[in-house]
Amino acid sequence: MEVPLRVDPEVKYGKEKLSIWANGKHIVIDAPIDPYFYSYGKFDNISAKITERKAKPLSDYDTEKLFYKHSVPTRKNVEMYRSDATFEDNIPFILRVRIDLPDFYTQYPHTKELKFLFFDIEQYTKPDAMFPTYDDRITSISWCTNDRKIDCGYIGKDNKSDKNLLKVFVDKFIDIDPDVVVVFNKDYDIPTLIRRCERNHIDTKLLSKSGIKPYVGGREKVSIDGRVIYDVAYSAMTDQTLSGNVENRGLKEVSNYYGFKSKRKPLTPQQMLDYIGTKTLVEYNMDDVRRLFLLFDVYWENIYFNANDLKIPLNLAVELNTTDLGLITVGDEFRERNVIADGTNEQRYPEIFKRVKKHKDDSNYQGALVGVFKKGKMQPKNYSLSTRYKPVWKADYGSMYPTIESSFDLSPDTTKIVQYLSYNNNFKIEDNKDKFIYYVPDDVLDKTVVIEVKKQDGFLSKLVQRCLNERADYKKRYKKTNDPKDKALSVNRKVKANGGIYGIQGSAHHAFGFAPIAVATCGIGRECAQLLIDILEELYPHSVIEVDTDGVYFSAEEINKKEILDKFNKKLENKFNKDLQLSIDIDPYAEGYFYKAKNYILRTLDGKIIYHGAAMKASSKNNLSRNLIKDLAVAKLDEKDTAPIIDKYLKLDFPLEDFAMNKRLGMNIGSYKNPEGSISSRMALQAKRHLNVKPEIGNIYHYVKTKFGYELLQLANKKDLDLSYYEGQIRTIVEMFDVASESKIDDWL
DNA sequence: GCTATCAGGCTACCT
DNA sequence: ACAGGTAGCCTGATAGCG
Repeated sequence: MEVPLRVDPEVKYGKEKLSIWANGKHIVIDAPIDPYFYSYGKFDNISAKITERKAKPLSDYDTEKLFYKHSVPTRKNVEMYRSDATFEDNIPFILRVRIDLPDFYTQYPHTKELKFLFFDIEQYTKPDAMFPTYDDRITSISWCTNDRKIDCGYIGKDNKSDKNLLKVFVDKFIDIDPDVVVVFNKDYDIPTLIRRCERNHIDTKLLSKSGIKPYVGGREKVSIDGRVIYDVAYSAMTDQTLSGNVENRGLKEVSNYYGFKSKRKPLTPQQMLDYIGTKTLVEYNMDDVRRLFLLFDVYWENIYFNANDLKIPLNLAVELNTTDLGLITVGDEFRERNVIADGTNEQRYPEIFKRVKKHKDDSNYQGALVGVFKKGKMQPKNYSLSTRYKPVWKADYGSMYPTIESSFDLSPDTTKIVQYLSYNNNFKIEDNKDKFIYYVPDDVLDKTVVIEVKKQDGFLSKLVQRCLNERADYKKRYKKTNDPKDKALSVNRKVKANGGIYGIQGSAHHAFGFAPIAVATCGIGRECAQLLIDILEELYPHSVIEVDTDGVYFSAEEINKKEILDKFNKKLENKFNKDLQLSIDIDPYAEGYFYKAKNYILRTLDGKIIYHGAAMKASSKNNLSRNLIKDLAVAKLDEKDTAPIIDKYLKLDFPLEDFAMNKRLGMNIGSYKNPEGSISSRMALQAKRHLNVKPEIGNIYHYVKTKFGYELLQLANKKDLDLSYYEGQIRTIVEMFDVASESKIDDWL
């Protein structure tokens, strides 16, 4: 590896230091730069080293201005002095070092082979409790290291103490002395391991490389000094290829998706209790470790690649988010071009980001074109037939936003908002000698935004272009090799272009956001989507079914792909008067049933039914609803009678568990505006009161509706169920498969 | 006093 | 603190009705 294993900032004697781990050795050095921020004015009243710097401000790229750089001893100081007059004041220090001195971290490479420890634990849960607590014993631990030979320790059925098991595992842990600890859900496994050790008076200091006790913070942030914790669940959570393909982002679902094969079925929670101390539980536990390293193999290459490619320590690469990716990629360009972001989008574009909003969550500017159409319903009685489309095609743009950004030269050095006109729903382009002027109607701003773009390469658009080219190469390679690692690299570049470069532009508070790009990209994107709709409607009248951002579903018995593409290219050039690299793919589906925007089912050519949207597959639904949707979907697509299915479900003769709905606690319990107004907070409070479960963000509560109101599954009796409520649920779902064709057509065509 | 409707709050999902 | 967009379900307030 060309970078260190981990780097953390720390303050010593009032100065910023960097704690660096590489090749098993630890050093603490003075940070190579002091934390700092910029401003246009001098702050004489604070204790800072002030230097002058001439640079191009983001707000007006063509005019160099004088900035004052205020260097202060610690990160805390930057935070203290942060105000509307300070710039680039919210960049994590570790990344500030990376941006300013791009080769700094590569001076401390971890060159030895990385030692891994994979592990997974199973824990006892009290009957009727929702989750195990730190008071519950660990029943089984499986682990392995680089050789992938799985070891397992477990306790007997009647053994109430996990002390010996923990001792054995901690000894193994110390013996393996891993650089990288690999788990699925680090916020569960690691705190549980540590807390259980504490309960058993086993010293956890030795788990860290330095002898510093592992840290389990208030917000369950975990850290083991000298080691990197790689949480595969984080990769699974952010994995775009999974969306629409798995029911949840759990270990089982995701590993199954990536081809995990096992003779054993996963155990139910009840079985996991019944099988304590048996081979069955041990095998299950070991299977989870096999799943773990299968997924590790899917994601690791990309992380390792990122660490070296972006020149960041491994501990940053394992939890790299879009914000940080944007800071690095865009920050590199800013450094090379001598650009300073003189304020955030919110400060520079108050017209967009500080508007008086009707609702708290209103968006800042208009986004994608989204909607459903209904075509040619001349026989309104023929609903079930007329809402079936066979075959169904999806025409979609590849990487639409990044391609727009690159093809239209959208970049801070080329693009600026010159005027806000009163709203006129007519996208217009003026071609002036050395620039294009785009009139972008924005129905959120209720203005037409006039955006000028110079006819020249922009530095950010060129960067996006590089990412797209690399992506195309990896994609081509993947098609040849079918190696998931090539696919991962291709996705890596897509993510970089999408979120890391385009995504941050519309952010109100990101240090390097640049709103004109975001407004222009979305505006042009809407035009592109509409263009595609128009072409399809022209060639195949009344064929368009649904549009979402960059994809259009349409139906036609036979299509002529070449004709579509030719027309597309011609119209595209005509409209934008420019050589563009926008391209479309057209993929077939056997059939589909469309309910509402973003909500539909598709049958692929090989017969698999794919469910889209919250109405079709929300995790909050109960088994009853989920099964009914599946049964009705199959019946609908097969043109079978649905009456027997409906009758069966209306009897409501199912076990209590099948009635349980799920809701996730999304915020801290104190943040709820009205604690009674949300099922999540109500269930969290019930669980706290009756089951002694601490309310934590991310907890999922299973609840049912009884005649007394909403109750946790664990506290409810089947005889108390509010059956009319569930009958209502069933009727709603039945209508979903019948009423779709009655929905009104949007009047766009 | 009852019911229908709406707005606000929140979660889940799509691109 | 990457973005916007659609949809569903809950509660409480309010309008409309008799």
